[in-house]
Amino acid sequence: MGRAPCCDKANVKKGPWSTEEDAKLKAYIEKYGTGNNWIALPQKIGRYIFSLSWLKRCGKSCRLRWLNYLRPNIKHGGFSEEEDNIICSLYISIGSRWSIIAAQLPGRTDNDIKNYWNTRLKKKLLGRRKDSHSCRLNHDPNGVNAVHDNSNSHTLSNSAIERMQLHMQLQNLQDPLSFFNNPALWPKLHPFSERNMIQQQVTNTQIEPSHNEGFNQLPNASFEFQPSNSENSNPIQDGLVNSFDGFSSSKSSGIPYNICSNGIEQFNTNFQSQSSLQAELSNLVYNKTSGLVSNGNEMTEFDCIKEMGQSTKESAVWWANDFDTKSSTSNSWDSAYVLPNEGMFQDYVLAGYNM
DNA sequence: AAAGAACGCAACCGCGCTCAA
DNA sequence: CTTGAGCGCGGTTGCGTTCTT
Repeated sequence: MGRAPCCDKANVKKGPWSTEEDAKLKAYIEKYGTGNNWIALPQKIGRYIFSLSWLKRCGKSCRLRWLNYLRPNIKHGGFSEEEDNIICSLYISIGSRWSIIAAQLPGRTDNDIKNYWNTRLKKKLLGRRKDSHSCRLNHDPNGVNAVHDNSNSHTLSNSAIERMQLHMQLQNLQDPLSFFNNPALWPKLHPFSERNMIQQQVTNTQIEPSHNEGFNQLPNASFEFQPSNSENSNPIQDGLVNSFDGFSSSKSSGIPYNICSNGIEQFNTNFQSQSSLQAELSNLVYNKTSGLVSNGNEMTEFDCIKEMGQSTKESAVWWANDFDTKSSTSNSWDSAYVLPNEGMFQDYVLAGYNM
């Protein structure tokens, strides 16, 4: 049983907004606000304007138009280098949480940032890769690579690997091995983690780091929770200093675990999908690199992985594991208030990468 | 100059979450 | 507790514009 449509699809207009429609929407919202009900807004606007035909737009469409275009203080285009840095660093850290990223850039919308990233910034940072994605999928349609035709899983992998690759490039790493063997080079994921929660997770997962080969590569900070300087402490900065707190992951008895800031509950909920992710990434790393194409000096996806030794591959699998899978929604992160202090965060961002 | 390819961006779609009834 | 309406988000699409051959 499908969900009931939010509006009468047959009687709403689609496509680009006219100036007149914009004016109606803007005038109404500026005077009365949204009324906390976007769905009913078009009809209200009709009554407000005393027009026989109200705004023939879906409420969701009105919301989108207002938030992305008509809302005051919206900036379009002309992203500064500082903004580029913030977007890039946050993308590496949290992935495509555009709303969270947008919350750090006043006047920018998630849609704008998403478009900017997909069309320009990604190419600028990673170099142009002419459709390497479709190349991979088409290269071996009946063979092992055909398994990639699972949109959900390969999207996750691409996201994770893209972030790896991006981070490596930003660190100017020529040699993938140097990246995977040196924890100091790994990115700062989950900078906002809460150490107590993580500590509890560590306890619950009953990990014995000293018995775990892969784990030895992790910084000690993952398990040594020093009390922060309470007077000057700042939760974000603390999180940044011990950035691996919220990122640590390894294997215990062959079972991968993943520590994140979302708590044990989410960890448990996500365990299955995390495992499948690990399996999928393992497949990519161990078995399914034959269809990849190197592209001159540019590092094509997976190039960095396919030449790795065994232990390094494990690290790659560990690293590439998306800490927050599709099964964990954006609400787990709860957008803007996660990062209450913009200035502090920019400190991190600007210190992290210079592009 | 023309045609096709690539790009950029506004808008749509569908899904998961929240919350009130 | 269940259900459904509304919200918010990320992914995707469609189309106008620009670039390349």
